[in-house]
Amino acid sequence: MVYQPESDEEARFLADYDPSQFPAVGLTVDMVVLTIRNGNLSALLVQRGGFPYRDRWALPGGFANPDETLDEAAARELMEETGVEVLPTGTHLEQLKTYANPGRDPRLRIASVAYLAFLPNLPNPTAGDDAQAARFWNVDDILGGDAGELAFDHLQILTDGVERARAKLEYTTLAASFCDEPFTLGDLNRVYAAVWGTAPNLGNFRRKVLGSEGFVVPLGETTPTQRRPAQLYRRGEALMIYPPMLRAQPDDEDSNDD
Amino acid sequence: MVYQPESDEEARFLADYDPSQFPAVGLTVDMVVLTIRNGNLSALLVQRGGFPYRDRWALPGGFANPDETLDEAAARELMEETGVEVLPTGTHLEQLKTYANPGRDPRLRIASVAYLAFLPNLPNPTAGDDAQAARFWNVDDILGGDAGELAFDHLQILTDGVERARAKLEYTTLAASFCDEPFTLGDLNRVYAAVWGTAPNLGNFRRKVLGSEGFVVPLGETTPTQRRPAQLYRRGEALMIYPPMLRAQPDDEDSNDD
DNA sequence: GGAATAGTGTCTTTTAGACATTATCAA
DNA sequence: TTGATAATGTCTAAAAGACACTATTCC
Repeated sequence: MVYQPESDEEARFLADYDPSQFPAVGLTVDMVVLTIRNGNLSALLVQRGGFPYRDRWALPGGFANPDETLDEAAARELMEETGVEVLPTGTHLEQLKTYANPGRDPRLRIASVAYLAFLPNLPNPTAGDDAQAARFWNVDDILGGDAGELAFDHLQILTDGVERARAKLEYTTLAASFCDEPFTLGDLNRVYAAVWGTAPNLGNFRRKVLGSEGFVVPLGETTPTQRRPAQLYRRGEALMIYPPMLRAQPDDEDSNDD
Repeated sequence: MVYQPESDEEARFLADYDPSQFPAVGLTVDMVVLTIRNGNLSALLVQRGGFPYRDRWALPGGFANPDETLDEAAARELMEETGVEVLPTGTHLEQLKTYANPGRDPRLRIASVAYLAFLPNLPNPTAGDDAQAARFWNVDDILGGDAGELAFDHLQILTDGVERARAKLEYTTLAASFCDEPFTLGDLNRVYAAVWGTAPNLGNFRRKVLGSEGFVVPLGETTPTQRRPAQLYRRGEALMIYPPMLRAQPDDEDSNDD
């Protein structure tokens, strides 16, 4: 999309335009990379190697290059941090929200565009350029303070990302993005259990998933065998679940019956 | 949130930090302001008075001030363009998505954070500083080309905003944000009709709305009278509708029966 | 009375929730 | 045989869809 000036006057205006009249703003991309490890919802954190917030754990991310889109920057960061290519696998990558409060970075004003990625289980990554260390953390452990205070407003971003993930499992087929293919319905059920914190009833869950056209596709094979062999599936074409998979509502705040 | 350096070394690092090492990026806020006019979903557009895209219709918006949050910038823009205060009324304002493709603005790289606002019907606003004119357009007319080609990627932003609005009417009580208080259930039904393009059955709609605790609160009064007087309501405290209000699904793409 | 909108009632179908039951493997 | 997970079936309750019917106003 190259802009064409519509007049000589406009061409002159654009040629003379001085971008430095604006206060400097930095444009970064931060990644909330979620996966399931050992039945727990987990997020990737890196330990910062430089100022500010040196040694703190933070979401992976970095500055967007001048010539790349935000989606490209996010895919590049994901590749750099995890070695995961976005396109071929079942990786889901979506823009989450932008965080730009004044003072959130002491260096200069930063607009951080947060992205949310859903990955199947991965080995812990090796530390990247800027980071001392990188590893997946149990999300509940992060919220419980085991990773210390996260850098910047990354705790808020992580919280928003987790909430988005919880909501999206209701009306989209994204839970399958957390599964390595092929997977069983038990695997898929455990994704819901990990993300929602409560396991859907397996019988009703099977009925719902198999009744949602295009959610999963049976492969006709079964697990190599461990307990009773399970049917194997791959992700289907459908993106949405309709009607949605309902999540039990939190009980009413005031139950006046004690 | 003022950052406290943890060492003299870090304090020196921050003091010496040169923001100009980064390519200039502009941070703007663009508003998708939706309302219902004459039963049609409508959006506010302004006609640009300066380069680039002079004379084209565009979403209202502008640069974020260095000392304000994005939410504040969005509220300020809304106030400047429509005179609407965000807090007191039922105005709903939420971040939509950020658009920052290289080249989307010929002056410099712009990260535009789009916001979505739902308003009750308003008089057409008076033109603001930068804009030659400002008015509400029927969204379908904009998509049909009546407003010409919108400036920048604003057609994409508008489309994304409308889709977000459609989705949110399903599981939130935001439809009531389009209504002046007090309103009737017929008014509320017409909001759904305008946004979804198809009117929910009024009988079932009443059952659903009145059965969703906290969606609307009856006032015990009725319309001054036109046809049969209607019960008046105000917005309730509830934010979500559970289970959601279901929207008829688009029919299957291939019906092999011709 | 007729047009128009408000409001109620009812029957059917779909879906969810709860849970019992059977199946198939390994140890 | 037992433990574990997979898979199916069944009954009930809740909700949606469709639509008929009555009510109240203005003309």
